[in-house]
Amino acid sequence: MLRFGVTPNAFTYPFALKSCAVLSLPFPGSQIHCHVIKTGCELEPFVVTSLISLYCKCALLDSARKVFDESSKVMKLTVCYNALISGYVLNSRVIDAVLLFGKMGEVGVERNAVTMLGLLPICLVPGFLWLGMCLHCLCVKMGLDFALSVANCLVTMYVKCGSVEYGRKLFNGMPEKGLITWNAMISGYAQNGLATHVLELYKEMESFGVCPDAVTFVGHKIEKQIEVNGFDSNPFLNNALINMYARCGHLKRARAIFDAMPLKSVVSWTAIIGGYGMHGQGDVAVELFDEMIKSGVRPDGTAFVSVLSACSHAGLTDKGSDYFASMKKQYGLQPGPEHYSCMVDLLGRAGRLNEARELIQSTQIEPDGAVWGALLGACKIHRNVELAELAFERVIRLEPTNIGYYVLLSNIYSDAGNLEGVMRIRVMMKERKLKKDPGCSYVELKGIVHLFLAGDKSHHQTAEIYRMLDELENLVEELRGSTNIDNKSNNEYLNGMGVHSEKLAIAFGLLNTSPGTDIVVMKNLRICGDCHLFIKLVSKIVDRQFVVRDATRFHHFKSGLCSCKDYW
DNA sequence: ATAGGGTTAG
Repeated sequence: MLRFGVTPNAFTYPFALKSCAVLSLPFPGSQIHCHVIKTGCELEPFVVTSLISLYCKCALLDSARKVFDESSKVMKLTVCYNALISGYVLNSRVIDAVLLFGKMGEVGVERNAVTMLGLLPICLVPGFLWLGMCLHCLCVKMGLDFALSVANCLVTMYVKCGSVEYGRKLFNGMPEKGLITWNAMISGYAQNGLATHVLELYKEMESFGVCPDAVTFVGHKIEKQIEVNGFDSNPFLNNALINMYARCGHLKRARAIFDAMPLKSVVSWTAIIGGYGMHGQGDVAVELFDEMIKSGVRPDGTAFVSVLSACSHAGLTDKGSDYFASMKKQYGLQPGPEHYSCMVDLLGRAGRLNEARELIQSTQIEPDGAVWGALLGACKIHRNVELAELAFERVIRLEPTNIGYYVLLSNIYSDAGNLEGVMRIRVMMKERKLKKDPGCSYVELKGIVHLFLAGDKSHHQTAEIYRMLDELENLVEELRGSTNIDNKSNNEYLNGMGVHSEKLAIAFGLLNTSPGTDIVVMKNLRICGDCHLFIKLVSKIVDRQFVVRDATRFHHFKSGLCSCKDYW
């Protein structure tokens, strides 16, 4: 246009500027700014607003502010304020945003729904519930709380701040709901781990005749419907599907989806790497991580978490240490507590307990419960009572109600024959009114879920199941004697609670499936050493493969071996 | 004719 000698005017600039904003291109943007001044359009409200938005999107807040301040000669419109406020918010300059919002009130510029929408994302992180509620009150006063877009944002704010019930209340009270409203609430349940609520609300949405879009399916197991709806090329969905299939034990399907993706983002790589790590295939996880780097995708903090945890569970200690070092050196990433907990786990499993402890003490960042918890777990494996006591003392300061750590220390004492220690922990748990979650396992058979609790006798095949278990226990006992494996039950805490739920599920699976098929068992807690050994031996005796998914990962049992040594 | 905003992933 310029080459042709045609001069742009106030109508041209907003289009051009918006394109630069979308692409985050500050250089052509500032060139256009020069033209704006040359042609005397710098006071046109539409142009001013476009410029502010452009600079904000390129994180050049000072330039945006300059444009804003210089436009003060003309009447500043709500839209100018809105653009700059949202720019401040998106660049985490909360105070500037709030001050500007206040100034609107002083100067008497009208605030509208978009103003609130620009400001609300401040509160889309935990810890900002108080501010979010203030803004909600303001919206009510302004009569904007039922404007669909504002209400959508408020629902999101509540669920992201951990106040799901309040989000739902608001959701229920909305006279008009859009697709985004349903999606916001459904994903809110998903983010808070309320899977059954997700499915219920999804059904409700369908019954209301709301047609789902690509966003709705994130976190769902409805791949076919995704295809039918033509969303199978959506990267968000594919990333969620990779994660879902990996978590459900269908690693091959996860891999197929990953391989078919034309553009793999760091999220896609992280999902598949995490999947292999979860299944104990650390070698593949490491290969994929290196491949990712070769393909030019830059790892971020989460990608490192997935590869470090894969290394620790596969015993790749040196490899993991190298990655940890490269985080800072090559990628300038500051390791957070989540990385330190992986490293403590990695060193701890390898028996390098002192190094793990020194690593914790040497870090600048504040270790969280998981870091000390990893050390405690390593103490369990390597039977180090002294260090366990230290780790326990720290970990319960940070997570006083996490029952798992009490049980862990109690089992450490029990292994060491320290009954006094066991009693002390039990008293502690009683005093603090902490109760162990009941363990449960389930097997899915022809679309029906069969659930077992420890010592369960409610299943209609109970008699056969216990008969089968009796037989297996006898055979296992023989094998144990001949292989001279330490068969001491290390889950003393469970004594008196009857047969472990995973054993019941295994026996049920053997009774109801044909030879040659894998038996997949899901468990809510972590598998204990006793059951782990039991299942290992059973897999040898009956020549079947078992897959047990416990609270943290998958255990593939085959011919008396297991891919994963991570149990307690 | 032209400007500002909200939901979704590892």
